[in-house]
Amino acid sequence: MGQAAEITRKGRKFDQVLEGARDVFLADGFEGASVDDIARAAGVSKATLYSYFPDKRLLFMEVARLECVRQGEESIKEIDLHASPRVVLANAARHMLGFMLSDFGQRVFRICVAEADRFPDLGRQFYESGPMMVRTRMKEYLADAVARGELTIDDLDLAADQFAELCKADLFPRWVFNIDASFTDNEIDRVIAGAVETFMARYGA
Amino acid sequence: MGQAAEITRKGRKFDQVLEGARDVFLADGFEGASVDDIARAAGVSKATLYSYFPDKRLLFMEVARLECVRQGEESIKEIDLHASPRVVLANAARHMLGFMLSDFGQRVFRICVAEADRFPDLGRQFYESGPMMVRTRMKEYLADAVARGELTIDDLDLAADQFAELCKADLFPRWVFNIDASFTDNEIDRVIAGAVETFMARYGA
DNA sequence: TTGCGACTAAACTGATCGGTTTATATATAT
DNA sequence: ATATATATAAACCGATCAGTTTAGTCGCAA
Repeated sequence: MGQAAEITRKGRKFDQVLEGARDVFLADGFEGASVDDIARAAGVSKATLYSYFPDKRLLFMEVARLECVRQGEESIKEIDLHASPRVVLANAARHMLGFMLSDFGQRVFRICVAEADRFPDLGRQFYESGPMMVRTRMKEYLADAVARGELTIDDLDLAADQFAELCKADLFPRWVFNIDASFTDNEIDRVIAGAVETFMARYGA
Repeated sequence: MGQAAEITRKGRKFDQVLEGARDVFLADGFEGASVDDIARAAGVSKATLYSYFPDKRLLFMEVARLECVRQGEESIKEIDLHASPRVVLANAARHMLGFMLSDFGQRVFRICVAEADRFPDLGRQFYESGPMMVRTRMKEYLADAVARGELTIDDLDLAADQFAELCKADLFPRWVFNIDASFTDNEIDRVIAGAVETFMARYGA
C-alpha cells in the first residue's frame, strides 16, 4: 500500500483541486476522468495540480479517503436507542436506504465495485468508515433491546446483517441492474414495512 | 439500441473470436480489454476479428448477450416444487449463492455495475435472463406452497425478494467491498440456515 | 524594486489503443 | 490448376491521455 510519494499541501489552491477532483471522479470514475478535465473543473492549471499530487492515482485515493471520512461522520448520528423496536428499525431502514439510493451513494458504490482491482482497499475503506458504523450501532441497539426483553436474538451479527439486507429487497436489484434509477415513496415504504415485519416475526420477543 | 452494423458470422473462426473475447472481457472488463489482447487470446489476427465484428462495442455486446443466454439456460433448472419449504428454500439459497459467489458471477456483476453507463441495457439483459428466472420460479413455488397451506404470504413478490436478500446477509457486503474474496462452507451454511429460519418465522403457516 | 514562491497556458513527449490497410498465404471447390 | 473466400502479420493512422517542460505572470514581503 504505502504511498511512495508524499502529498505536499502547501499552496493556496489545494482545496480547489480536491473539490474539482471529487466532482469529476464521482461523475466519471477513475479511468473516465481525465486530468485535464479535473484541472479545468478545479479552475487550476495542470501544473499546479501536479505540484500537489504526484500522480492521478494518489489524487484519487485522497479524494476517496476524504469522502469516506465525510460519510463516516455523517452516519455516526442518531439511531435513538430508546424507542420501540419497530420505530427504531424503520428509522434505521430509512437512513440506510436514503444513503444507498442517493446520487452520491450510488456513485460511490459504482466506483468501489468498478475500481476494486485497481484500488483493492477502497471498498474496505469506504465500508469501514460508513456502512460498518451503522451496522455496529445497530448491533449495539439490538443487544440493548435483547437485554430489555424486547427482542430475542441468538446471533446479533447475523440479525443486523439480515435486517440490512431486508431493506434492500426489490429495490437493490432493480437499481444495480439498471432497471430503475429511482423509486417512489410508496415503493420504499412497502419495503421498509416488510423488512420490519419480517425481522420482528423472527426476532420479536 | 438497434445495432447499426450487422454481425457477419460466416468465417471458420467466428467461435474462436467469441471465446477469446469472452475470456479477456471477463478478466479485464470493457475498457481494460484491448482488442490486440483479444485477438491474441482468440488465436486470430486483428483483421479477422474486425471482419466479423464492426467494432469493439458490438463484440462486447454479443459476448454479453451469449453469456446471459447461457446463464439463463443454466438457472432454469431444478427447484423441486414438491419438497418441504425448508428444503426447497435451502436448495434455492445454495443455488443463488453458488452463482453469486462463483468467479463468473462475480465478474459479470462487476462488469454490469462498471459498464452501466456505457451499456445501459446490459444489467437488465443479464438480470432478466438469469436472476429473474430464479425469482419467477421462486414466486411460483411460493404460490403453490401457499395453496397447499404450507406458507402464508400476502405479497409474493416481496417475499421472494426478501428471501433472495436474506441469502446475501453478511456475505455480500464483505464481497462487494472487497473485504473477502471467498467464504468457508461454515459461513455459507450459517447464512442459509439463518435465511430459511427468518423466512419461515415470517411466512410459515 | 527586487526577489521569490505560487500559479498559469500551452506546447510537448511517450505510450496506448481502436481501427484500417497492405501485401501475402492457405485452403477448398470446381 | 486456378479462382475465390478466408486468414495472416505487421505497419500504419489518428486520437486520447498521463505527465513534463517552458516561458512567463501575479502578488507579496523585505
